[in-house]
Amino acid sequence: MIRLDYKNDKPLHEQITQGIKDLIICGVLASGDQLPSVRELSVDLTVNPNTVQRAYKTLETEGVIYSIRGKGNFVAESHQADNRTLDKLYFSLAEIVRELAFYGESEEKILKITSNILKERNDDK
Amino acid sequence: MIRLDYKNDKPLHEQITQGIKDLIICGVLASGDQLPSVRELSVDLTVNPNTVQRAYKTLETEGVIYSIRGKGNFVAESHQADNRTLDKLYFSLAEIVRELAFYGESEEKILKITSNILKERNDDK
Amino acid sequence: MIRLDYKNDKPLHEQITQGIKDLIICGVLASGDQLPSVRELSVDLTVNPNTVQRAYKTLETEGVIYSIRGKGNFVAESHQADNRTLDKLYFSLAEIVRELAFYGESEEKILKITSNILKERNDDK
Amino acid sequence: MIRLDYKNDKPLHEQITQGIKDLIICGVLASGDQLPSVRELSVDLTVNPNTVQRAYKTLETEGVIYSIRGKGNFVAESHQADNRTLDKLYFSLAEIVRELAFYGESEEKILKITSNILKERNDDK
DNA sequence: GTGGTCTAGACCACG
DNA sequence: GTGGTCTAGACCACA
Repeated sequence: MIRLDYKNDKPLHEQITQGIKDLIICGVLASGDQLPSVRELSVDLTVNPNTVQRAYKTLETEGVIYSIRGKGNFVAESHQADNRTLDKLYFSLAEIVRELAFYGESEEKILKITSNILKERNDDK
Repeated sequence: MIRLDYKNDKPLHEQITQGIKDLIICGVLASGDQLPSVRELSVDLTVNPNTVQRAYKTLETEGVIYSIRGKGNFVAESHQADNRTLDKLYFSLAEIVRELAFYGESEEKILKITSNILKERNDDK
Repeated sequence: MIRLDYKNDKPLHEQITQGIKDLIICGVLASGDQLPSVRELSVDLTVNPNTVQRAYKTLETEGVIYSIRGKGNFVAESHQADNRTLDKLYFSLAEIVRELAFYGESEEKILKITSNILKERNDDK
Repeated sequence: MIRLDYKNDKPLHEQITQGIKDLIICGVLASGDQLPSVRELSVDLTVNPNTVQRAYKTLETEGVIYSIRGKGNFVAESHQADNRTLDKLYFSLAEIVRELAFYGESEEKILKITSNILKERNDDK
């Protein structure tokens, strides 16, 4: 389900982190579901177990999943971001929006596309 | 004019690249204007000349500026992004917006903040 | 009586160990009382018997309970910690309190919360 | 300055994380100060660089330090904990206090020692 | 079987 | 020289 792009400059563990989040967003993984084991996923993605481990650890500290020793990793019930995480996200948003504006994209278009992104999410539900 | 945030995890050369773009957006730098020399700017920003050099090179390959040997660097006439660049930007936008939605941020809030980001840009002009 | 939190990063056997201690503190289990058998408790908690066994063994080596072959496990007369154990606990206490102070928590607040923790214990009695 | 206890069940990277925090608390490391480099410290502690790296990363995500690629790691200005971190600390506090109470330590004594720990901190200032 | 820690050593990006 | 990523492989604790 998760596609890794080795050409991408984004670190593999971040791609995995994002991939898991996407799966949760899409509803493929629901609250309480067990994630594939570290070793299993590492084989699937032909990646070192440490890399998957790190991605899982990040998700755990973010409160997205929780892990039980000897059992596995599971999707958490609620996903509440602390303020720091949200701040970072909004900062990134600002950067990208400014960049788009730089290339002449109109406010109208940007807002509409943003709105569409959110609507697609609702359609999935 | 360009503020560098050393604590930021973003590389300095990227911050400079973005800073130049911002100056162009704000109108401080117009088409045909000459940019400060690499040495000059490196002194201004108390940064290694290599770092400024790299930023200029990036801007040149992006078509934002052009350089004339022995003369200096100048702002290009138009800065139109090719479709690939725009696609990437919109893809990044989608990622971040979905992540925000994932953490429960409302469509209203996201759209309003996006709008504000664009408005701030206009205020600078 | 014992609530296990599977999401907790603490091993189940430690949670059980702590749970038994709590029951003794609350007075539910008094000196000389017989503990539920390993099998019984493992069924109650829907946990592997090995896990309960390990908890009991820990409690026995700590002197909190004693076991009689063929009879069962019983609460010991007194549970006095040796100095080492107390030292360790107070050391851990110091670590956490300093960390709280590091993050700007006031002495007032820390003391009040500590006091409350102890009061809750009394309420249980 | 940092002492690692290999016999301790606490992971090395946590001991390092705690050690750095202690140095900041004691005032050995002040805001803005540069930390020893990953490689340097790893040699000092005769530990793998990855282990130090991990400790530094943890401190960074906690907002205690910030790192600049190619420059080094530096102590952050303010150390504000997010709620999740504080919650964990207070939870740990409760566990230890209850354990102390279990071994018959009086509320008076516990509160007094807690108070002393905080007072020692002030004396250092 | 599961997650978690650690080492050794390589490679890249940054300044 | 700095931090950051990744691999390969080992070992331990837990259930």
